Amino acid sequence: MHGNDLALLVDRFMRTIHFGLQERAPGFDREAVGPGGGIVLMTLADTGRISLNELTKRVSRDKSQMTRMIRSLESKGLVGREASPDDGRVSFVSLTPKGDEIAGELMQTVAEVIDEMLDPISEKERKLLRDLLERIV
Amino acid sequence: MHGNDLALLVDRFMRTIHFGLQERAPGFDREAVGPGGGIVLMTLADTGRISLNELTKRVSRDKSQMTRMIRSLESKGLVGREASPDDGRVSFVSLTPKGDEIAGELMQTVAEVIDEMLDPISEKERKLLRDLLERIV
DNA sequence: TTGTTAAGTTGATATTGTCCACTAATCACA
DNA sequence: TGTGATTAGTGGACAATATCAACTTAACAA
Repeated sequence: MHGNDLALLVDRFMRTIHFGLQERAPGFDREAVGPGGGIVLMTLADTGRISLNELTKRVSRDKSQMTRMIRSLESKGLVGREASPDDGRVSFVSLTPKGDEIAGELMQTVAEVIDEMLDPISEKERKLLRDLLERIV
Repeated sequence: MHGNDLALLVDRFMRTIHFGLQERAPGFDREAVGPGGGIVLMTLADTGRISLNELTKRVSRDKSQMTRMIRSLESKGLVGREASPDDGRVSFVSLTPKGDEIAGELMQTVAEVIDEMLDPISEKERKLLRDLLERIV
């Protein structure tokens, strides 16, 4: 009976972040990586060097799209790739120093936006929210 | 310092729902309204008759896109519109009986998917999660 | 009135998502 | 060993969404 409203809430949550970020442009997103690129960079900052395949699963996107996204980020000098010595099929992706810098900027701005959004709930509740989401996904 | 990981979690949450729904196709989404259309229908089921403008804000989408979305749903006989008697600019949107039926189906499927996702957390925690999100957005 | 703002529409363009076919590398196993 | 089945990654074609600016009509404020 319930649950669908949760979907609507989460959708709005995501879009509110997005709008909050839009408002901060320009200055933000110097390298024009866009939302998709931003998520990839932030994920890489989180995981460190990781195979393209794992990255794809992690962000729940289509692998063909991930190929293109990584190529785009690579052309901007934000990520680097290297073949796995163990498995000739896999290639590892990681942030370059420049990519790390950009990821840091993005994360800070996102954190600011989210902090504003989280204003109506307390510190303990924020921790709780993060904890709940972590256990779910 | 924190907050950005929350963005990543929410993004994954949303995409996990999306994937879960994809798996249920076909059978699900008989009228091919897609994710965007689904959210609009479910929102309308929630709010009842509402102005296009308010609907746009509610789902945090661009108004031009909402125009097109509503037209598409209208052509499928899922929503109806009527001009406001008070204000010549606004037009109200509401679900048709058929739209209501489809919205019901969507909501049930979404609820099933989310129920599975919420498996790792307890009933009380689910309530809590919903409550937290409601206060935020 | 006249200037301003708000609701909705349209068009053009960019970005993302989806699906399918394909290559090359590993793997399972007879 | 070699043969068929899986897996990582790439590329192409196309659909769905997003973005942004210009425009129309109606309301509003002075």
